[in-house]
Amino acid sequence: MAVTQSAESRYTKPVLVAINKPLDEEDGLEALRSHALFRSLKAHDLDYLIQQSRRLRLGHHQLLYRQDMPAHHFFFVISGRLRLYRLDSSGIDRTLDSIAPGDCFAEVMIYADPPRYACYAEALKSSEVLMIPVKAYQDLLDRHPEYAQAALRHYAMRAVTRFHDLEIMTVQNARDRLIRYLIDLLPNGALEGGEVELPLPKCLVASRLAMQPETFSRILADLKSNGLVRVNRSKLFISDPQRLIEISQ
Amino acid sequence: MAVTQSAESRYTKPVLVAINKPLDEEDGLEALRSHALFRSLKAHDLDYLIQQSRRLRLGHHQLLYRQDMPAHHFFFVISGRLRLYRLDSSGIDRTLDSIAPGDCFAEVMIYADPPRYACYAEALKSSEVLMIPVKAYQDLLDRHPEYAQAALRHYAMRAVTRFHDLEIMTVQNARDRLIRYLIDLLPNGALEGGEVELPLPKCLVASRLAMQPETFSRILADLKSNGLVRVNRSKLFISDPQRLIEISQ
DNA sequence: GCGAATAATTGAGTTAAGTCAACTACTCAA
DNA sequence: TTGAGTAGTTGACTTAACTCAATTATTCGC
Repeated sequence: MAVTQSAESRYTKPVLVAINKPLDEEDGLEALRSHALFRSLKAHDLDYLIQQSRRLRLGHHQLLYRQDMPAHHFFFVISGRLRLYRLDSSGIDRTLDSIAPGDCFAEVMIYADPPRYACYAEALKSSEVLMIPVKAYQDLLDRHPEYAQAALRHYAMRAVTRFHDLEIMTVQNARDRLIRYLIDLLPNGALEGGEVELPLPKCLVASRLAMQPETFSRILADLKSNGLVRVNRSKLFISDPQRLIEISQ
Repeated sequence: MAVTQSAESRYTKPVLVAINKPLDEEDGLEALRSHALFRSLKAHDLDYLIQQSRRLRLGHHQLLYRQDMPAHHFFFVISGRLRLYRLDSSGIDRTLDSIAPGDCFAEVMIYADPPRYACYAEALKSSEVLMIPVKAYQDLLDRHPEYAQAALRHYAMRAVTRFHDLEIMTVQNARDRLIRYLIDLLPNGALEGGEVELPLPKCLVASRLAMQPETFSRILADLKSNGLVRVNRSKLFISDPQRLIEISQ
């Protein structure tokens, strides 16, 4: 079984102890300025938002928030990598997303009522995130309605991405789900091959695709033996995505 | 197999022949005025949008748009019911969503680049939809940035809903996915039981939940024989949702 | 209201994927 | 550098879900 420990286990260190760095430090925030949610903000408004925010360092496997916790903040990943997951009552852990540097997450909670996190978030390796108060961002939007336009585009694209994720999951067999997942990792729409890096350890990719790690391993071994992918740790080389697409379906 | 015909078959009538009703007709548009995307609009702005739109009548199984078609419009359901689905190259049809009167769909395409429909849309019964030009809506937002606030809320909630749909699909067994789906159909958070109506024919609920119709039928028969649901056509009576939740997981 | 078409159910047999277990290969921290 | 703890792989076996087929219900257009 993938990762079946409860949120209290070592896998997710129990307490969020944020290490604040001085607020005025800029390193790592360049990407923030070019993010869809923020790039239209005037410099002093973005500075205000950053001042209202806290910089957090998270250790490997450290828990950032729990599902159902009141959501007073949303987050921007400065460095490292996080994953979003849910725990059900039997302790099964289902991975829903992985978040890379330059991405925001939990930003949709700004408009939820009541605002509660829909899942757990934990660092997959040591990471740094900016913790942005929902209220500060909302105030900014209230004062500057014109900022909502750029945010709108971001939210619409988020909904499109989630729809696409859902679409993959309606594929009924594990092999084809995995193939679809790999194709989506390729840049430029799978027109040409290339090397992709799995954004999660294999056992968590398996969880994300609703299959057991053993099944994931066997499918990948099979694709490998058919010359469809070459595997090097978490890096996969796909020479002919079209052939991969053909054998699925 | 659920519905495996191609889009050209009788199941999805090939040509969209819209029957326009006079633009000034108001009946059925009350719900539009209270929709999150439109309720903050001043009356004359909404009237303008309606004037720019066309009212379409769709027959049973009639196709509204195809995946990958350029998306110049989005839609509001006045009456009837539609479903969103995708077709893959082997002709397998995977249902992704059903849309009820009072709902919008394809509205996220406003911000896609290039704007193309991500799936097929067809009427599940004879239906009436309002076909809203993306450009008209965008112009309205450009002229009135304050309207973006309400739209933002709608888009954020859409993303939350899609995330939740994705979450169900990461449940690894068919029975528990079905139970989760039923629980979500219940109003007031499954605190009390009640009757729910399947928003899709059973074979399409099965498709939506990535299982075969036979599997759906067998699971439902089993739940029925255990006294967990009573089934009457597309209406299900769930007396004790907590017990249903307990047996899942 | 009739009849054809589609949807739903049920049974029997098959297969994909899960489970359990053993083992190997990493990773990370002391 | 080492060793403990995870992650990943592989084999053997089991089971949930799929497939195919037959039958019964239901729906919808005429």
